[in-house]
Amino acid sequence: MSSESTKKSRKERILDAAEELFSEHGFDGVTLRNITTAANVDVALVNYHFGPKRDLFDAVLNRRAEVLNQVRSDALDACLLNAGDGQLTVEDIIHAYLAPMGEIQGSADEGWRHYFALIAYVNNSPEFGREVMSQYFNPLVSRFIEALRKALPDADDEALYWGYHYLSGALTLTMADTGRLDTLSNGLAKSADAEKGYAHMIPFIAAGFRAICAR
Amino acid sequence: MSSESTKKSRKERILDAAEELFSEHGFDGVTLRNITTAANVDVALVNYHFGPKRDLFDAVLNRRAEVLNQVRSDALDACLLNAGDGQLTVEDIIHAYLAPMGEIQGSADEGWRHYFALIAYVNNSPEFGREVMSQYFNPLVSRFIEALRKALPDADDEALYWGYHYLSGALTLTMADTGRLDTLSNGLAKSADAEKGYAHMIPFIAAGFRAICAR
DNA sequence: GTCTATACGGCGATAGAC
DNA sequence: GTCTATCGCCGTATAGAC
Repeated sequence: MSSESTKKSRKERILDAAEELFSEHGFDGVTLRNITTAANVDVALVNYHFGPKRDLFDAVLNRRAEVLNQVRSDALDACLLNAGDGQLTVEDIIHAYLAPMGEIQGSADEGWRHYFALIAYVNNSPEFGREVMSQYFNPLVSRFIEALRKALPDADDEALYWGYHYLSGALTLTMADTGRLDTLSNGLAKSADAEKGYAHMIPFIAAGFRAICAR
Repeated sequence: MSSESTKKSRKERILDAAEELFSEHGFDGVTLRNITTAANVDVALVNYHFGPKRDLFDAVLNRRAEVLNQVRSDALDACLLNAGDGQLTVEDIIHAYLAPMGEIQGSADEGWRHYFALIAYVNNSPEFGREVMSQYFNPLVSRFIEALRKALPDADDEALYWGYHYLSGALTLTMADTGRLDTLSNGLAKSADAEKGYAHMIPFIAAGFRAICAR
């Protein structure tokens, strides 16, 4: 009946507000008072539930990382199962890697969109880019690279990692949804158009991998 | 004889320190006291030379943007002149776009490396990504997209802009040099290896453009 | 256990005196 | 150009109410 905000626990409201604000202004651009005001709770409640500010940041990152990894791992499993003993194509693997992201970003869920923008910030940050991204996502990424290695048997391993690096950059800028593309293209391409953003990304990235991983 | 720091004006020392610190911690992660302490000048000198903090940030961005745009614009001119009436290839254009970046990032210049990391931060930031990137770089980018349009006459214009978007993401993550690639690949690929990072990026991105811009 | 009110020491950007 | 003062907000700790 009433809006969901009244149903959510205060702890969840803190996580939601922190997710949104961190994604917009970065770790240092947000104060605990900004967060607790938005969540409509007392300042001291953050410390009670999460400890210091950095631990709240980690809790925000962790909350959806587990869900995301499960969904994408399942997509890879299905892709591998579907190929069976037959041909496993680069396109199929990249599709399994990106399509779940596109579906989530194209959905109406504000929380996920904030989370994606936060990951974009983290991935490009010298402070968090190495440690945080590795901690939450390297196991999944390694599985995908292993699949690519099978689909591209002639690939040089180092080129494969660089290919993933370009994919990671293209993906996280898409997740950031800054609106710059709209300005650049005079409104022709819209960075909020997740469907097109991911639909083009799949063949673009697959072709890139082929180009640098062929014999 | 003595180190260059003594020769530089206080104003330049402030810009150098701000460039380094902003690139490492973002706009909000740095205080004017951090900057002036690093530059060995009084706190109030920032306000005297640049006005408020945000104006210092813009001055840092602007200082090298003009140099960068000139170098890359020249590279595009040379590329177009070289093609003449003959075939203008996607690879040549992407090479002209990326090679100057690779040379600078591979050089020993610390200042430029800090600047590049700062651009990576800005490009993925919801606060600055649209406005700042557009302000400094859209004219140059539009020239490159125009060249790509000639090399890919069957291209859908919207796909062309999305292709640039992926290029932009891949490039700025490379510029960020976060070290995550080292961790992911167990040291096999090194994100500080600008030569390899750009050498692979050129064929990767060119193939991507072809894939989504063919008839 | 959950949560609130309040307090503390420290440091922030900036303006105005010099 | 430099120094200092101002005022407000910062993260966090704690004591105690429900």
